[in-house]
Amino acid sequence: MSTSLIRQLRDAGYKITPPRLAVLEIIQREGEHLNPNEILAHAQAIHPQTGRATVYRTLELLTQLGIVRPIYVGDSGPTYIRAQGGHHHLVCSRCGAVIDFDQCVADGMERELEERFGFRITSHLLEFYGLCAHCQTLTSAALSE
Amino acid sequence: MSTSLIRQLRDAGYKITPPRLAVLEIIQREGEHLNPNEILAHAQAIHPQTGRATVYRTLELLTQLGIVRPIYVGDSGPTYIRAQGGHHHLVCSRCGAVIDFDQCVADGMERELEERFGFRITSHLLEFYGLCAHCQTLTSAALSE
DNA sequence: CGATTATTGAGATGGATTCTCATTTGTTCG
DNA sequence: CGAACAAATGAGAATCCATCTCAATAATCG
Repeated sequence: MSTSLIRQLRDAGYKITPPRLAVLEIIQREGEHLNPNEILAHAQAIHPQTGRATVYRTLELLTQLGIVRPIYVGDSGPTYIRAQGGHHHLVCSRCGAVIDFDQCVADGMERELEERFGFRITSHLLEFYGLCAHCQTLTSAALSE
Repeated sequence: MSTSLIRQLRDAGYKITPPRLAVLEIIQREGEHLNPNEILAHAQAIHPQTGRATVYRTLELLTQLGIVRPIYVGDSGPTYIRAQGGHHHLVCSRCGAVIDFDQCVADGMERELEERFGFRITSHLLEFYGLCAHCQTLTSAALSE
C-alpha cells in the first residue's frame, strides 16, 4: 500500500497508527463513495478495535491534507472520495437520479485559476442540475391534469 | 414578489400557504447560502407560527420543483441557493476558505449533455479543491520543521 | 358556504456527528 | 533498548440536525 501517503502523514507531523492505516488502506482500495459508517465497518475488518470517533477524526484529517474529500450527492449524507482528478455528475433535482459523465472542460481552467488566486488545485467537481428525461414527462403530465 | 413562482406552485397542484410564501420570499430576497435554521428564523419574521418541519418540507418541495437547491461547501451543513445559473467556487481543503469566481466554461457543455442524456439542465456547480495560498505556506512550514 | 383534502405545528423520535476523558500507543532521545 | 512525552484512541455521553406522528387548521373547489 502507498508509502507516499504514509510519508505525507508523517511529514506533516502526524503519527502512523493502526486506525489511520486502516482508513488509508480502505480509501486506496475501495476508493469511491463510502460513507463514514461503511468506512468504519471496513476499518474494523482490518483493526477491530477501531472506534467511530477515530474514523471521523481521521476523515477530517485526511480531508485537511487534501487526500480525501466529502461529496454530497442526492439526498444521502456525505461520502468520501479520493481528492484527485475530477468528478462529473448530472443530477435530477426531482428524483435524485445521478448520471456520471466523463468529458470535462474544467481541466483547462485549472492553470489559470491557480495563477489568479494562488491556489494549488488538486481536484474538481462539476455538477449539472435539472430534470431527467423521465421526470420531464411526469411534470408535463401533472401540468395537463 | 414573483407571481411566476406562485403560479408554478399552483400549477403543480400545491396550495399557496403562508409558510410557503414566506420561504419563497426569503429565497427571492436573501437568496444565497442560508441554512435551514436561518431560513426558519427569517420565515418566522414573516409568519411567526412557522414550524421547523414545514421549512424542511417546503425546501424539499422547492428542490423537487427545481426552484432551489442545497449546496454543501466547506464543513458546514447544507445551505440553499436559487437553482438557476451557475455557481463557481474555489475551496481550500485545509482551512475551508471559499472564493467565488465568475468565468466558467460549463455553459458550453450544457447543450451537448442535454442532448446526450435527455436532461433539461437548469443550473450547475463547478468547484475546484486544493490549498489556498496561505495554507500552502503552512504546509511547507510544517514540512521544514 | 360547506366539504374535502393537503398542510401545518408541536413535540417525540431517530440517527449521525462531536465531545469528554481516562487510557493507550507512537515517537523521540538519552 | 527503554523511559518520557505528547498525540491519539475508544467507549459512551451529549449534542445537533432532520424526520416522523398526529390531531388541528386552512386552502381550494364546487
